[in-house]
Amino acid sequence: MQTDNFIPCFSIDCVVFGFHNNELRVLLLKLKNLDKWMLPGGFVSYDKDVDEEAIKVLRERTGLDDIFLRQFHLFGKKDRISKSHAQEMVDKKVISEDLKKWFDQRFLSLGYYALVEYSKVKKPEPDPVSEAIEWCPFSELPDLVIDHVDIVQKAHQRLKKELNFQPIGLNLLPDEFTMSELQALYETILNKQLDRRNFRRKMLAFDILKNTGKKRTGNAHKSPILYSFDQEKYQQLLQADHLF
Amino acid sequence: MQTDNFIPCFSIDCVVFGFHNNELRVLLLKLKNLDKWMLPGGFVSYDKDVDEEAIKVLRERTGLDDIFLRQFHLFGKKDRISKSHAQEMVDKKVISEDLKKWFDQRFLSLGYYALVEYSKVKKPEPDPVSEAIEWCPFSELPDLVIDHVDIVQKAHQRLKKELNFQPIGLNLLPDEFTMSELQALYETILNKQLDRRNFRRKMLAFDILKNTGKKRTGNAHKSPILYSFDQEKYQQLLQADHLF
DNA sequence: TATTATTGTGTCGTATTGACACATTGTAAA
DNA sequence: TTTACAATGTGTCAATACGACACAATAATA
Repeated sequence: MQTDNFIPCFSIDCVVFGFHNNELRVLLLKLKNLDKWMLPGGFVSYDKDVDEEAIKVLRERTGLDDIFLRQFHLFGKKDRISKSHAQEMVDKKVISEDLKKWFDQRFLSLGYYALVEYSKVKKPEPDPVSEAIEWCPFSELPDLVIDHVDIVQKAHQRLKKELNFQPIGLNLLPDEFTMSELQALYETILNKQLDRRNFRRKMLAFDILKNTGKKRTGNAHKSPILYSFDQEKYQQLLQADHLF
Repeated sequence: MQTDNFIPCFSIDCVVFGFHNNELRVLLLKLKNLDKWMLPGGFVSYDKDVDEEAIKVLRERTGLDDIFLRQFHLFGKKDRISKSHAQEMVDKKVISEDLKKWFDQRFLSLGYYALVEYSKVKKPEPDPVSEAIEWCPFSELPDLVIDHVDIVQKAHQRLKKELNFQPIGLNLLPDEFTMSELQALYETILNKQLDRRNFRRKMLAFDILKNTGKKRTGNAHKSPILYSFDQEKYQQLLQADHLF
């Protein structure tokens, strides 16, 4: 890693949300030789936009390019990284000795959250630092380094909040999905049961769903309608500030 | 300025909103020897939290301590500062020669916005860099350095958005105010006319206003009731995420 | 063919919201 | 002293949105 081209004391961490088996999941890296996990992240080159670098991290980790990605908070507490952290990374050979100085800095970390379609993410390649990359259930996160738990929690809070004003799902669901699947997504993110019939009414009122005319068969019981998002109207709704 | 204790490449900019004469205003610094203005801001010491430093900036500029202050965006475009900016500052003797190196860096700037009560801000002291500090009308901003216009605009956008979910006014209005004044504040921020009677109903429904029993006299026409905020209920409303 | 769980659809009462009208009041003009 | 005026306090009405709830349709399974 060529650290001298990076802006010092500054890092990016991405909370990548996916949805699978009615479960909200977060993309996490398992550190080598250590029973800890971390968020995919990186540093910012002097000659790159910060947002650009975040997109790059996502592309490298998910293979996806056109991703829903938002900054949500700068984590800037002075003691967010314990003094022993870099030393431990060196001791356990997670990073090489010559990188210790770089990792021993104080870091401000800009948190991004991303919404991606679980199935479209190519099985990501581990990198020199991590031995594995996995979708971990949001509800039972493993042990995370530094303040990454806080970052994930704050990302989730923000996502919950945004959910009220923005349609969400386009980036988390496959191209075609049932109303129940969409509802399950909302229920999972909000961690709250919603009334099936009222939910349907509300979603249809948004006028962002297209009935594909198809149905999902094979699932036993009545075959549900498959919907897709009307991209154009979806984007319009994202723009609009239909409030007050 | 002792720059070697600062985190490099990183700055803070604060958009301080005030409300006066039915007008939204922003606190701006006039640069010495240059017909440009800038946002009050600063740098972050290695041994301070970022948020702490933002609070410090506000305290120094407004004399206020317990301020409504929120991070809202990190401005991280690689070319946000023109290459000639630092040189110009030196040439015009805004900063001394030895600071040129510091100001010649690439900077990421974390934007904060603050809501303060216009009248409570002590007439702020200019500093070595600025020759004046003024409340400028948001609607007719002067020429600002770097991307500070963007920062102000984005802060305003965020404020507008937050206005829909959070009561605002406690920090922008004097302790006692009329319903019309509160409405004028909302109309100014939202840049939109609101129905007087519906606005009143909505505000009273929030149950955060206390009728002080007093009236404002002398203003010609019927004397309006003076309200104050019920701090406790106000804070409760700020916490609650009464959505979906 | 009957069962069953899931899905599509609708109703009903209530709360919220937008549009609008009228009576009240305090100062300034007559 | 009276009157005019303009802003304020209060209320109505219809349209809409929302929460709680019931029933019919359907497709695999038994």
